[in-house]
Amino acid sequence: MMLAKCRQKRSLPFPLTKLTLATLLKVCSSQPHQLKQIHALILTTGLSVKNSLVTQLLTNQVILGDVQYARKLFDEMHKPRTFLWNTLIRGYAKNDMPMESVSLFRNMSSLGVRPDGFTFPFVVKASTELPESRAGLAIHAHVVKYGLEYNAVVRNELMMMYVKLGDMGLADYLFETMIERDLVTWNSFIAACVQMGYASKALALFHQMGLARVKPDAVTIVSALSACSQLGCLNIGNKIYESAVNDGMESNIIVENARLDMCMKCGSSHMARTLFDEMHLKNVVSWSTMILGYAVNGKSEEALALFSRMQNEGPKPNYVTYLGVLSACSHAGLVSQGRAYFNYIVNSNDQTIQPRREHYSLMIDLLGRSGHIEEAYSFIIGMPIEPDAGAWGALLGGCAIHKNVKVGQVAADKLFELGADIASYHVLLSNMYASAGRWDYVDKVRLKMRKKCIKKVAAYSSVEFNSKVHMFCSGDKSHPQSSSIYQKLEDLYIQIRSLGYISEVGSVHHDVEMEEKEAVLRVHSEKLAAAFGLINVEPKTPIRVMKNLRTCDDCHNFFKFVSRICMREFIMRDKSRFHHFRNGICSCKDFW
DNA sequence: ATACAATCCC
Repeated sequence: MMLAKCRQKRSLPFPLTKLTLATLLKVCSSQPHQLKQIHALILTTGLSVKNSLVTQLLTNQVILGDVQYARKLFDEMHKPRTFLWNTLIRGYAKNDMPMESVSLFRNMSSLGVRPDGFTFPFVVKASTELPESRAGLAIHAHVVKYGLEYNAVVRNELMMMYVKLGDMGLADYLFETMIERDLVTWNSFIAACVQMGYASKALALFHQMGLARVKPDAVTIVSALSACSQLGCLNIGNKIYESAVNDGMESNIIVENARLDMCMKCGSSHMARTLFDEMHLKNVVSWSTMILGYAVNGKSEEALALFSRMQNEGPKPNYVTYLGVLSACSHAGLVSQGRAYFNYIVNSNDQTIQPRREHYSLMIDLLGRSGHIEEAYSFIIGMPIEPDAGAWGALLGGCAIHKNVKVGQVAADKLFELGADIASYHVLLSNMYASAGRWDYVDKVRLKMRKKCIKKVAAYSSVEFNSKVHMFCSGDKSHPQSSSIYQKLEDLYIQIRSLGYISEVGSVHHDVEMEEKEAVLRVHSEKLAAAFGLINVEPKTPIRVMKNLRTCDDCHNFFKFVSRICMREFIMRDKSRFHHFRNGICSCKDFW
């Protein structure tokens, strides 16, 4: 409409003024194709367009996401000022082009244009997304050079950068030496720690924040709950939530979703469901959280039932929802259902649910785990996207369970070709050979790991008690209650042996003597954690054990027996799923 | 004259 008027005006003897054009630009800022027409119009007027006008145009394009067009305008400009550099740097950063963002900053710097406090937040953030993540260190030097190290926002962004680089020392230093710490600073630090998996650090900061009398808001609570999800500490999480509500925090759907997730990741799907049913407002994240949560808790029927309810009365499922659906099928061995769901999303015209790498990996996991190794192999070969380490790793996992050395070796070769020298793959491979009795190959893998300095991730388990998370590693003797823990373990062994428990020495993948194997198994971290739980956790309440790696057959069996003789429910979370032990039976039905 | 940092499911 406006544009039509303008064209009309041009045919009359009234000249288009800069003011007209500027107004026009503001009005049309949400219509990209019209903006381009206006730009063409400007060119036909022959008006010497001032930077301010182009600035407006460029800013609009950046907001609309057409960075290429903005770049074109930018390149045509004569000596753009800092603001414009910033705008384009921001444009690249916001459009997931960190490389371009950083290199534009380098251009700017080499041309002698002085960056300001608005330049660095974008550049620093973009630098953390580069493959060469330490590029940010040089940018930090520039920050110092331009005297902006005490600029609150810039410093905040640098602090987060160091958390992402794993340099907590420097992150702490930047935090401690800030002139003032506001709520956003605390929230940024806590959130960055949670994102990088430093959950204990995040909770420590949350506590420290309370001591500093900074009142948390909903954002803080979401991060804190997220930390509790990681640690598996349900009681701490509930306390945090309740005290925030008592302190007048306005709850919102993100907080509620974080709470659902926390319940699920602590093994309390029932509590999650109660909260879910009470929520007035639910979005796709709420539903996906529930479906995925049910899946990892081994409640596939509930997951699929909720999914079908979602299709009838909930929001439109997205690709994450389907990860939950496939995961539910995978954990329950529902092969044909999994295939059907997968075919549905592949054949769907809906771009938003098209399968991604993770969906393919889940399908390979489903097929491999259920023993359809050949099908899993053809599936991976027929993938339209290049299979990544996740896909080959899933195949190797299936082969390790079903002792398929032939396909497993192919998967392992691919993994190493991809440069995926992750310890867990080597361990999987070595375990595969061990279970097939090929000790010669086990030794080869071991040797390779030693040569390449690949260290196994140390196993640990934790139990929450008395508002603390108690950690145990294998053979741990550092806990103050250590002697009673080992005594308890001794008692348990005597009791469960009388019921027929026998150490599954096959779980020890070293070629050593029997007694030695038993000794190794006896002090696995989850057993220590279980004994600790039995000593301390209030009687009749379930004992939650969280483990960072997968549990072994022997520990799985141990928990079954102990749940029976102690009349206690044990909830164990391992790296990929939950095991709910009750009266000698595990919810996973030994399928995992 | 114009602008910058923090939150949920993967």
